[in-house]
Amino acid sequence: MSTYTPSGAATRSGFSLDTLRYYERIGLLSGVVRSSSGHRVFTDGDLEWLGVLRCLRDTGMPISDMQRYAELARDGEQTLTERLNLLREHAKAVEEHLALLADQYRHLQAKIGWYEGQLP
Amino acid sequence: MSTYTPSGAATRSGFSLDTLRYYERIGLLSGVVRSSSGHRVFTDGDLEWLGVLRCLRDTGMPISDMQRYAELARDGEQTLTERLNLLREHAKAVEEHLALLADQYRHLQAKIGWYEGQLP
DNA sequence: GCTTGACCTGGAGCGCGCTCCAGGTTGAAT
DNA sequence: ATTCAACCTGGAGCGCGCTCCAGGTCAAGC
Repeated sequence: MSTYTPSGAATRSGFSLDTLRYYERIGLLSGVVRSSSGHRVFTDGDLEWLGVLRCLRDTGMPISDMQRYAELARDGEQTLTERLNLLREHAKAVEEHLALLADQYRHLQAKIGWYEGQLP
Repeated sequence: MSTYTPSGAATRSGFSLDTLRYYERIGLLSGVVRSSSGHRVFTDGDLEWLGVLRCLRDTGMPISDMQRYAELARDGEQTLTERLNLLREHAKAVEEHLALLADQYRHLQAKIGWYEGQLP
């Protein structure tokens, strides 16, 4: 199990340093170890968790929901069902968003096709 | 060719009244006719244009790009090629976004599957 | 030993895309 | 004639998700 510097964690997670600090402040990221000098030391476990956050963020979950999920995750096994429900609801929202996006993408392509038909 | 009240246009376009006014202010929506009393009168043409804006907005185009597109559209036929380029670039961005979203959606489903495996 | 760059904290600021408000006018229905 | 909902304008305010800043500490390389 390796450890990572703040900037290393930023690079690997794809979040900026400021975002990592922000996530810790608001409780999305807890239990990050500190060195004797107070510097953060990220573990593989932290990076794995950041991967989860990235998935949720990239699929458009609001931060308030991520906070709820993080809180449940901290509370251990008895919250499994609730976490599952939360993810299922989110997945449903993502499906709807994907459907809308795909639909509007088709309109966009149609528009592009129309423009192509107008050219010399 | 019909006309529509502001609230009618809001309902049909799916934008709020405030958003319609805002779009007009920032130049996304121009040439909206006014009644003698100063009230906006929307036409089918306006609603069609709002449909285009909705497509662009829902696919995540930034307002500054929509403003550019609106400006080009106002300038008539000689901007066809430039408008086409703009839409093509945007379509590329949408494709990338869709790909990312689909990818993260798979991760989400995998996570959900994992949770389901943990339950009684 | 000194430099230099990475890191720390708390708090302010920002860009986006609306959304709301005050204060006033208009017009369809009773 | 009166009511009252819908509309108008200019401008302020907001929620989100960061991002930046000041002022200071720390540590690895020369």
